[in-house]
Amino acid sequence: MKSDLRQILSLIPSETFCLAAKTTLLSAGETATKVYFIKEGCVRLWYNNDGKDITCQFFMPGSMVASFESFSKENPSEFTIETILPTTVEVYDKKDIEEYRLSHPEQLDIALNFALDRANNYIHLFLSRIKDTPQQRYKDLLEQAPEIVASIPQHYIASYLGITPVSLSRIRKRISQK
Amino acid sequence: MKSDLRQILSLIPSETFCLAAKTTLLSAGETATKVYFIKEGCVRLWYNNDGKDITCQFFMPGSMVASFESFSKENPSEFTIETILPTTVEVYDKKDIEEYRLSHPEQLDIALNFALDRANNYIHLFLSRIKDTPQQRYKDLLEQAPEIVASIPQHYIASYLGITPVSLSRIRKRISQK
DNA sequence: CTGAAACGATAACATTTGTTAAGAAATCAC
DNA sequence: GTGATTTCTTAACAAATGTTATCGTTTCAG
Repeated sequence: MKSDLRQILSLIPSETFCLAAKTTLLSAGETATKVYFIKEGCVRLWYNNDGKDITCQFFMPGSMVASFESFSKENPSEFTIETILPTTVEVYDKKDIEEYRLSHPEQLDIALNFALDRANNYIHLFLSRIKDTPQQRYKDLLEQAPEIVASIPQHYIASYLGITPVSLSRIRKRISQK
Repeated sequence: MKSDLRQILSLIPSETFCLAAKTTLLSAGETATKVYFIKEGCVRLWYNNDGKDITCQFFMPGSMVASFESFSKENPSEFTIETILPTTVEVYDKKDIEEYRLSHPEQLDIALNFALDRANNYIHLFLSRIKDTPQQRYKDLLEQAPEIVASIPQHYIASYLGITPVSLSRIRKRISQK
């Protein structure tokens, strides 16, 4: 289904940009009108919790990122999206996506599937917080996405795991001592 | 939108059941084919984490519950749904819902909206875990849903908050001492 | 009604995490 | 290249939680 969407996107006009690290793609409070496909680099989606910056998700090459809830419901986004590394993205504009959708009404269910995938995605983010200790989650991240651990400053990873950088450093030490 | 859905449900056949406490509506591993509207009582959705039972959500009268992801995608459910208190539900069957949907294709976007709401729901479940301490989450629950705190055994609430019953008992003591 | 099970509070101790601070190393901006 | 910033580690102490166990109390099934 991800490839379905990718295939559809290929029929929609887009622009490609090369962005520096720490470039903001969408600020919290703005309403999303764009969807990004990551060709290279790394992007994170984060939440401002009373000044503390909490990374909710990392996006690596091959995936799409947007504040989909803001995009779909035309609400101000609760999240900020920014690059971590120098990143190349394809940018799709909402009006082009809408135009495509209107001319292909039979594919509304693709949007539905996509929304269901998003819901599923968040269920699993949520469950991973519930199920596992920070140490286990770090191990999982190491297994599932070593490239993230390798290429990204640790404080982003710590906030993703829900702990402080100090605690992450301790976990790393504990693991390396085995 | 919740009422939209409720209005639509009124056009779909349903059966009403009165169920004892601890009745299972859907077991993890089964594929959901039913949606429940709660008229009275209380239902929880829980996840089996290596034998440990983690309550993800409580559902009170007026809300609908199902393993929507399982229902939509026809996957085995990851969650179990069961009553906590004696509960009265209206049961809607998937084939009746599908029949309605097929005869009212203009309402596919209601399903889409519903899926988006679900995604939003889980985003906020997720965020509440990230943002707040268990103590703060307990206070929030007390404010937002005192009827849950009042009527449900504490170990369910503790697992919902992500802590042990012992720790919840300590939090309660700490709060009451102020 | 009665024995068994579930529930809730509490204690003691271990473990983990948060906080603050200091210092070394790597990276960045100019 | 050089000074400033960022990044990472480590230490010390405080605070919170987990674990295990005990002990009343309540609830439930028969």
